[in-house]
Amino acid sequence: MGLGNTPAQLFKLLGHPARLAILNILRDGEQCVCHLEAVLGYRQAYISQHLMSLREAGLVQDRREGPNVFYRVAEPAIFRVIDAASAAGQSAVAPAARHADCPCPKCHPVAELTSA
Amino acid sequence: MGLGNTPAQLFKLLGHPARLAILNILRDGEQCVCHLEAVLGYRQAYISQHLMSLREAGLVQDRREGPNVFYRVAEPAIFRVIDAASAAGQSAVAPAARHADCPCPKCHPVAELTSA
DNA sequence: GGCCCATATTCAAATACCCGAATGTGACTT
DNA sequence: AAGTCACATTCGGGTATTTGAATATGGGCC
Repeated sequence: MGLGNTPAQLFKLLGHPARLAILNILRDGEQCVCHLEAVLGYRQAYISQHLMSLREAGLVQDRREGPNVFYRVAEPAIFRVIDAASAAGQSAVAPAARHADCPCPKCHPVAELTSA
Repeated sequence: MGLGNTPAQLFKLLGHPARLAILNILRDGEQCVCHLEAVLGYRQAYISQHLMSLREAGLVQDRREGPNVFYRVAEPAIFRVIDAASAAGQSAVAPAARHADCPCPKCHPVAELTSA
């Protein structure tokens, strides 16, 4: 159960660049919403909307930790689908700039330690 | 070149049950439109519409043979994408009843030869 | 040429999706 | 309890997709 419900529904979810980009960021493990916001450069509400559809389809799960909410993929097998699409076709999935200025505890574990 | 253009565009094409069903029929090799019509039970124009979008995306290619037009998938790698989706999720792709009463030369190579 | 077959294309109306704006909620601090 | 931070949800208008109906095209046959 989960993962869309039918293959066509799963593909429809994957058929949107923003959702695809979100999933590819979650490839490295769970991330909070503010991280997605910083990396992707989209508005917070916009990201939450796509996270909602991914969550309702069972593709991702959320976990609250203090003020932050962390998202992770529910079934890593979807990455095989995404990778198969990249391999079958052209380029790949947009990488997007790494964590720009995300203030979440995961990106800033203690604080700034760079002296010079 | 081909296969949508970006992964999201490819997924959007796959995100429709009729198109997915068409591709799965073409898994066994090229088939004429009347065959798709007989197997899927959709109207002819409806199938042609979806074939048009698949063709414009470069997912399938057509070949004319007399009065019939045969379609085949341009890049079999898309089946790895579809299979990955089926494996990642639930059931599989709808099989649909086998060639019901398709009159094309491929389904009726010579005529009826069953004596008894 | 005229006709029929198999298939393609166009058109339009209904529907679904996208996405910005506004607002709601829940947790933490003071 | 009020304020704030991080995030969620609702609403609404614009736009794209879907799909039925009608029509066009192209090949083969008489």
